[in-house]
Amino acid sequence: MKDVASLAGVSEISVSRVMRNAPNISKKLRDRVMEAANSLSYTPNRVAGALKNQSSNLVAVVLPSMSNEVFSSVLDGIESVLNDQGLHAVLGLSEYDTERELKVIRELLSWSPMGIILTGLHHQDPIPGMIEQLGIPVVQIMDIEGTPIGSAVGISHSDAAIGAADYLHDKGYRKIGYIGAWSEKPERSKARRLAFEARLSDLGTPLVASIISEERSSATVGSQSTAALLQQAPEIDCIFYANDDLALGGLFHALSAGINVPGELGLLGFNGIEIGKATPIPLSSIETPRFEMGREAAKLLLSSKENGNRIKDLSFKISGGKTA
Amino acid sequence: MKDVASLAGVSEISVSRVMRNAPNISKKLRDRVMEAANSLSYTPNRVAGALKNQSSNLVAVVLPSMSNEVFSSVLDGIESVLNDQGLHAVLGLSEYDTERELKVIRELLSWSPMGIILTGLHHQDPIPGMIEQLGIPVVQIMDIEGTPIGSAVGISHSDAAIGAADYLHDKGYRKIGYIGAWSEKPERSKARRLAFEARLSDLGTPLVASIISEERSSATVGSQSTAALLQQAPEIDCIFYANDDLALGGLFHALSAGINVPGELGLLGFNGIEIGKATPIPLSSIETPRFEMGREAAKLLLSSKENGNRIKDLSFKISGGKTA
DNA sequence: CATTAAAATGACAACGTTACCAATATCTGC
DNA sequence: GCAGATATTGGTAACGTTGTCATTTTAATG
Repeated sequence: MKDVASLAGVSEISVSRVMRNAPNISKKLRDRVMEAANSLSYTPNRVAGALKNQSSNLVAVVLPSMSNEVFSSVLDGIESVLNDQGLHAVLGLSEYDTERELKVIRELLSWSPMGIILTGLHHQDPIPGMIEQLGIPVVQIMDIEGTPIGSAVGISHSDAAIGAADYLHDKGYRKIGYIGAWSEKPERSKARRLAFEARLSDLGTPLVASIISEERSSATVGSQSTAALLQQAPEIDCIFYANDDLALGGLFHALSAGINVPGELGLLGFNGIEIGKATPIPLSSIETPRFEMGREAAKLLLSSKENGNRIKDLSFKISGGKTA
Repeated sequence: MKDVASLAGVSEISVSRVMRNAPNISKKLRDRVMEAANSLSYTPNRVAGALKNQSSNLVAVVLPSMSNEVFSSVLDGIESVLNDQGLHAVLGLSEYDTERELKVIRELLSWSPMGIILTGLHHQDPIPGMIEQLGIPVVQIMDIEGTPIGSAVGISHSDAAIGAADYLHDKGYRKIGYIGAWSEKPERSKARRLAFEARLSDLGTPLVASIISEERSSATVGSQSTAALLQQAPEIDCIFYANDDLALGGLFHALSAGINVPGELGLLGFNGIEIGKATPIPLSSIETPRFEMGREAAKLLLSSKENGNRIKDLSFKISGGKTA
């Protein structure tokens, strides 16, 4: 900055003001400084700026995993808002591990981010305090059932489960099964299953059987689990899946095994991923607004100074697929 | 830090040394400081540290998009290495736009990252200079055909195209078509198509027809394009796709239309995504090591101090699918 | 136990910005 | 043309660390 200042024949502070276009700068001076800055290809050092300001243009984003299209969509949504504002996401992955999550949050907070986005509402004791100490806005995503630290954007997973149960019941399915995976790692999926089971019981057609694989969700696991579940309980006429990867696997199994879908076996996924719309029989699914969730999270973060903390239910919808 | 120092009855610098476990600290002092730090729940301010050190624990990662499973896998691979080292990715998305990419790179560099990972080898004039000015390592991913700024990890897309052409030719296909999308946005895919076409010509069975949709790649677009291409050139006995989303769409179209795959129509995708392994007929595809690419990129970045710049060809393999 | 080497601790000045206040130039209205 | 207001510029001191060097303490040696 010193070099730019002396080349332009002005003080450093003026260079600073020009670079972040602060008010009350004459056009003459601005032009002179810009020219000098360009000729030296000077870029302001944000680290120094952040140190002085006690805040930065970074947003800490803590997600459980990147190998799940749900979270990459969410991140995409977040970035779509941040990038336009000249903000940047610093990423931390918890891998569904609370210890690790704490460590990651601590490290990210040490960068004085201007805000933080967390996944889920489960955050325990030291975390809310740490964030409050910095006085930055927090948005928690995915779930809205619980007590958020700050704002929250997501859907009600128990509502979604009830919606699924009612939908399948309305369609006439009476012997319903459930398939999950990865030991129900995102604990939201467990809550969803429990609400689903409870609703089915209320409807008088309790869950017939279920399989929760220990492996990570994938179409392959979905296919295998479906075969296994149908062997274990042949009377099943419909399966609700923890996510679309599993459901697609189920659909592929049915197609291969010549099982009539949705007549002989109904299939309902969760999330509504794009590929499910193109399968020979389009997958029925509970569509969740993942990209939108990211966008809203980022927007809430940016506006929380004026608007304070909010809870935003983005709600789901049941897709017009043909498998259930 | 001052508070911790006075609580522990030591100097600030000693606190600093304990926090980043520098050598030559007695156990007694370390314990005392740690206790004080914990009781005040003190976290070092990395911004200040980075300013002093002129380098941080951030790694700038510039990708074209997050709505493509290729890049989320790559990012996953990058994070899997970084997180273990206490490093963090700061993300920038170019949206396949060179202007935007330049802006993003500039902003990320102003954070004094300890390294930067870029996508592709196309980076023009100001960029190499800007990076060199900081003296930090660069790794470019996806492609290795060209002149990298620093290190590069990826595959040879022309080799992959040649491999695809040879494979299909060996299988007896003679009337081959091609389907791409999104105006061949990642320019690598165009290079790949051209190499594919050239090889087919050399083999004496030039490309029969192709469709490059302007829409973003998706199974839906793949399905539509496949129908359109077959109508346009019914003699086609095989289609090579720019990616697996498109190819899966093609497969779904074939399944719906009752086209015999791979007898009547062969299908070959690109990338080898997981879901293709579970379809009723497993998708044949050129498998690319996306996760591994991210891992290697991060590793190269970390080791480039000792090992200097390298070019790493991770190579592809043709999957054991059944659609071609 | 003196002497020297090594280990442990501390003081101070940066790192590159920007907030705060002071100083100067420019513009009003009468 | 002048006081007073306003717009524009500059000076100085932080922000919270850490590298360098100085100082103190501890250990090692004969």
